[in-house]
Order: sequence, then C-alpha cells, then structure tokens
Amino acid sequence: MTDDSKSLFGELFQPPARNVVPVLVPMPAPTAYSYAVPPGLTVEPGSIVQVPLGPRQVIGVVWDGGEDKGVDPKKLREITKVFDCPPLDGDMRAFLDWIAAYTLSPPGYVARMALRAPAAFDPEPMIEGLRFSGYRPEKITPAREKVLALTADGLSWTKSGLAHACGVSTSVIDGLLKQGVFEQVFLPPPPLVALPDPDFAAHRLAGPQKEAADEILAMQRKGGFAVALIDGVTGSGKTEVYFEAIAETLRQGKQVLILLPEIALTANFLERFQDRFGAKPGEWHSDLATRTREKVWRQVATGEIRVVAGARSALFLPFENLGLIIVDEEHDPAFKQEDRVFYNARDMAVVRARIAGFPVVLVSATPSVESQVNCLAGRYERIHLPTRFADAAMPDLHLIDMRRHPPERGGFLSPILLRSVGKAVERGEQALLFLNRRGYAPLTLCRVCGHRFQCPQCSSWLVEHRFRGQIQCHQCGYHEPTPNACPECGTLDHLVACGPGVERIAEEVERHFPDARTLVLSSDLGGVKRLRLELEAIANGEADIVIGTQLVAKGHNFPLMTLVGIIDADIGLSNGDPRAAERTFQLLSQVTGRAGRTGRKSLGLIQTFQPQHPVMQALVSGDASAFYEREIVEREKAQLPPYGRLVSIIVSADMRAEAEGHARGLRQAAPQESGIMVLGPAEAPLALIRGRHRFRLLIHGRRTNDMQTFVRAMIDRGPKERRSIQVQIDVDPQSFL
DNA sequence: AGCACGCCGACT
DNA sequence: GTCGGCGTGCTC
Repeated sequence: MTDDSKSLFGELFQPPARNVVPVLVPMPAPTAYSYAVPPGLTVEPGSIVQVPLGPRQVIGVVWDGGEDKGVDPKKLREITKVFDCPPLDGDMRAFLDWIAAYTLSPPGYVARMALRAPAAFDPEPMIEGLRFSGYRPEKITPAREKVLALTADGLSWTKSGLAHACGVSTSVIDGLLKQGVFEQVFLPPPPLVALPDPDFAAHRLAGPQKEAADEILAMQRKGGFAVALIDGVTGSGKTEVYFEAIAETLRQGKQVLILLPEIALTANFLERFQDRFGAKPGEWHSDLATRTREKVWRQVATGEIRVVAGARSALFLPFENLGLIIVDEEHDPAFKQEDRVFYNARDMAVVRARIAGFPVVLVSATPSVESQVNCLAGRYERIHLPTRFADAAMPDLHLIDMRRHPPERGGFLSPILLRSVGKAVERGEQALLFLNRRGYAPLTLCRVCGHRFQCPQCSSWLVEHRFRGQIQCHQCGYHEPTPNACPECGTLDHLVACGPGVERIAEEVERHFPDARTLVLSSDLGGVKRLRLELEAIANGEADIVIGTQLVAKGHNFPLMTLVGIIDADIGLSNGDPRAAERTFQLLSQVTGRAGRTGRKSLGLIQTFQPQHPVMQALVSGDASAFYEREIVEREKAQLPPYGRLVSIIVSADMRAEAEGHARGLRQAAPQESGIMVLGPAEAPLALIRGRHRFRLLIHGRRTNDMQTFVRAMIDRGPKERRSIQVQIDVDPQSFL
C-alpha cells in the first residue's frame, strides 16, 4: 500500500472497531480501565490478564459490562497476555463487586485480594518422569534388577524418586536411561494435599452432638443458602459437629472453606482434621511460602484441593465449586480486616454463600452480639450444644469479691485464690493465673516528686519489664533501660511500681510458693518456637503454676490444669469501647474454658470488684442469654445498632462537595444506618478524640495517604484519648439478607 | 498503589 | 555545581 492510499483510506473510513474490554487493575481507580484485545487473544469476563499500566505491567482481571466507556482511543493499550488459568466465575465476580460497593473500596483493590498469587496463573510446569520402555538391558546387575523390578508395571517415576525407592544412586538410572530402558514422560505436578475422605474415621456422635449434626445435615440436604450458628462451651464437641457438615459437602463433590482466626491455624487443628478425613486440608495464611501459596491458589482454582483451612484472606480464593464455609471462632476480631479494604470475613462469608447459594456454619463458644441478633431475628438458625461431652466436666466457677476478700498489702491475690492454688499444687495439679497485662507494672512513678514515666513519642505510660530491665511503651515500641534515679528530681531508688503485670504476679506467687515451679507465658518473651516448647512443657506437667497473658486464652489445651484464677476480671470493662463487655466476656470465657478437660474436678476463681456486673454474672451462671439481651439493649441506647456501622467521612476542603454527595447517596441506599457524617480535616480529629463512638474512617481527599497517616497519628496520640477512640468497621448483615 | 516529573536544601 | 527530599499528577 502506498502512502497515498493510506491517507486516502484514513480520510474516508473509520478505523475498524477494536475489541475493547473492561479490566480491573490493582489501582484505586473508581472503575475498570478499558483495554484492547489484540488479534489472536480471546478473553471472557473473569479472565486473568497482564496489561500495561503506565510504565509497568500489572495483573488484572477482565470484568463485566462490555459497553464502550468512551475512552479516548488513543489512550487504549493492548492486553499483553491472557493467563492459562480458570477465569473467575460469575459468582466470584458478583461477590467482589458486592464487596467493593459495600465497603466503598476501589474494585481494583478488591479484585487484587483475589489475585494474591503472582505466579499461580500459569499452569505449574510438568515434572519429567521415566517409564519402562519394554527394553531390558543386556547387562543385569543387582542394582539394575531392583530398578527393573519396580518399574516393570509400567508406572511412571521421577528419577530421584525411583533411585530413592530402590536404594540405588541416580547414576544407575542414568545408565539405564542411556540404553533406552526408559522413555521420558511428563507427569502432572503432585497435589499438595491428598484427597480428604468423608468416611475415613467418622465419629459416632450421640446426644446433643448428633442432634446438632442432623440439623445441619438437614439444612444442607435442603440445599441453597442458609446460615447456622453452632454455639456451645469449650469441649462440647463443636468441631466434631461441623466435621460432619464437611463430610456431607465432600460427598456432594463440593469444596469446603474453613475460616479460622490466624492464631488458631495450628498444627493441632490440621492433625485433628487429618485424623477425621485421612488427609490434611490445604492451608492458607499470611506466612505461607510464595511457592506454596501459588500452588494452593491454583489447586483451589482447579478443584484439586477440596478443603482449605485458612485465615480471613482465604475467603478470596477462587474456588472451583465451593459448597460450604465454616467460620470457627466467629466472634474473633481477627476476622476483621482494617486496612485498604475494610471487611469482616465472617459476614463476607455469609455474602459469598448467599450469592452462590450454599450454607454457612458459624461456630463459637461465645458468639458475637451480631450473630446473636441475627439468630433472634430468625435470619440465622441457632444450634446449641449445652454441655461438655464424656467426663470432661465444666469447671466450677466462683466470683471473688475483692472488696470483701482483699489481698494482703502490696499483693494482688486474694487469700481465697492463694489457698486454692496451694491445694492444687499439693495435689500435683496445675494452676493457671490469668492477667491480661504484660510486664511488671503498668505505671511507674517517683515517690518523691510524683513523676510518672511516660513515652516521649506517644505519651502513654511506660511499662516496666523487670526480666528485661527495661521500661517499654506498649503503644509504639519505644523502650529504654530502667533507670534507678528519677529523671525529674534525680532522687535515687524512690521509683515505685503501680499496679500488677504478670511479672509482678509471678513474684508474688514465688513468695507464697517458693517450691512450686512457676512459669510466665507472655508474648514479649521469646518467639513462637519458645512458646511452643513452653506449652509442651506445661502439657507434660513440668510446671505447677502458670501465669499468663491473653495468649493462654487461645486454643491450647492444658490437660493437667484444674484451677484457673482470673486476677483482675475488671480490666477492659471501662475502656470506652462499646464492645468492652462483650470482649471481656468472650476472653474470660475462653480462659476459664482452659480448665477441667481431664475429667477431674476443676475450679475457676474470678477476682472482681464488680461481682454484680452482667459479665461476671454471665460467666458464673453459665447462662449468657441475659447478658446478651442487655448488650443488645445497650448498643441500641448508644445508637449503635448491634450490627450497624458508623461512617465518618473526612475530607480535605476541596473534596467536601464530593463527600457530601457520597454521604447523601449512602443515606439513601441504607436508611437504617445511623451516623453517616461528613467531617472536615479540622473537626475530624476532634470528633475522634471527644466522641465515644466507633468510626469507620472513609477518607476523601487529594492526598489520601497523608490524611490516613494524620488520622492514625491522632488516634495514637495518647492513652487518655485512645481510650475513647475505636476505629473499626462493622458490616450490617441486615442489608445482605 | 506505583512511578515520573519537578522543584528546593545540603553536600562531594 | 549535583544528590535527594517529597509534593503533584497520571496511569485505559
């Protein structure tokens, strides 16, 4: 074609319409970008693609809605590559769209959560394997004979695998290979985990467990979307019940997702699963090696992995055929993600199930108030497991009124608790003392001038850690060696510790029981490895008295523990968090649940200054319904619907109009929501400090980053302010049912 | 989110 | 004279 004709045709004809598709790119743009599909590539909604974005190549996903957005054709760039992997299906795309709309997040970010395995989108390379070709070599040695015997059946082996199996070196195989004894074949990569067998070791359930399992089974067989809440004390067999639901789903040929708070994803849980199903579930959590992460992603997408046990982000795995989600410890705040896209995986699990039409099972010994409300409203079906099974009796729980049974001067343990600890130790049993405060003392001051040690960076009190010889800030991590002179008045040796931490309790315990073996379990001493060793030591009876912070509440069983003492049950009840009572109840229930799984008589003693408080009453009565009723009423009084969300929109001045519009839209879309407001950069921090509200921060502004940093800085300003500030988002299940 | 561009302060 | 801080703008 000549230059002439080019210009002529250019004048006369429109360029041929290019095939243009929307693509979500990992960027905070409000909509998908348009890309041209070059000839030779075919895409469909859900296809995972590589596209140029500015100077770099990124991974994106082809989205729905083909109509032309009228992007300047000169700007259009071409899709670089379509990955050879299953496209995200319609349900998954609807799910991601829903989350983007609900959480007001850029859809590209939400999509990115589903694409968190960079190299997983191309198939795993085939593995080179060897197969017996039928030709027997002339020279037969004993080593060769072994190899031939094993491969005679014509099955394929990897070179190293075969050498290993025969107890010969790879050079034997190489020799045979050279002579044409083997032909090369390509094997698909081995699955990460074996197939779980629903009937591998089915438990014989009886009584309430059987009834609960039957109820869920009926729900599953009816088909379609439904939510059940299994609620039962520690040791009532909740896991066994939901294992039956998993078995049923596997029999239906569908995949299962078990969501757990990250901390509960222990070897212990995986083994329990393996004992029941003969194979481990696929694992998904933040510290998975990149390679493994990619394999899991792909094998979930292809359906090779049938069951995934994962932390909240596992909700965004591209299951091929998901048929059930279990949310264990559904009340756990770890299901909340509070950066980038704000969501609660427990509630989003319900959304995903509703979209795809399958059941969800929520599980907890101490359900969240939200789930309680949903049960009361008839949206969720409640399945109650009233008692522990077999001979594991509930511990006998008693309150110790600290006004009537004060500790001796300078101590924190009441005479009643000390006596019980003594008896347990005498019997050769273990005692657990729980105090949710790290270090020696939460506050140190100078007796002479009254100087209080405060963090120079964030103004919270510095906590003395005697084991380490440091004073530390628990807010920002600042620390310095413990001084022995007051920095204000210079007086030596007149610093005094106020209040107890676990280290100080340990000191008191050692004073009273010098011969007992005392162990402190606290997150600031040593890493995961050390913790594991210590837990093992405790299980082996190598300690008599264990003093622990929060981390003893989680998951671990102490089979010899027959006494649990809560040193200060009132901690956390008055911190301004509207969820304080609920959280305290959940935490203390978990702690007392650590005792008494051995069939022996066990005891829980709860030290409190407020024995009439509903949390204390709920703990000892074993009937939490009154407590929950009160919590629901309290939240309504505080204008916090139990499942509501408060939204504050913080704007930089020039974005105000846009933010107001957004807020109007939100109020219309969700009239049941309260407290949607627009705050400017000046009033927002003030409101944060003054208000005893929970905020969802929705930030409009030119420099979103700066605003976020600014707001965080305000939030982290200091202990007094901090007490009244909670930043969180709660989704409203009402709007998705 | 990245990344480039561009404009001001402290260094070889 | 340049190196490098981060404020601003752009990406189909």
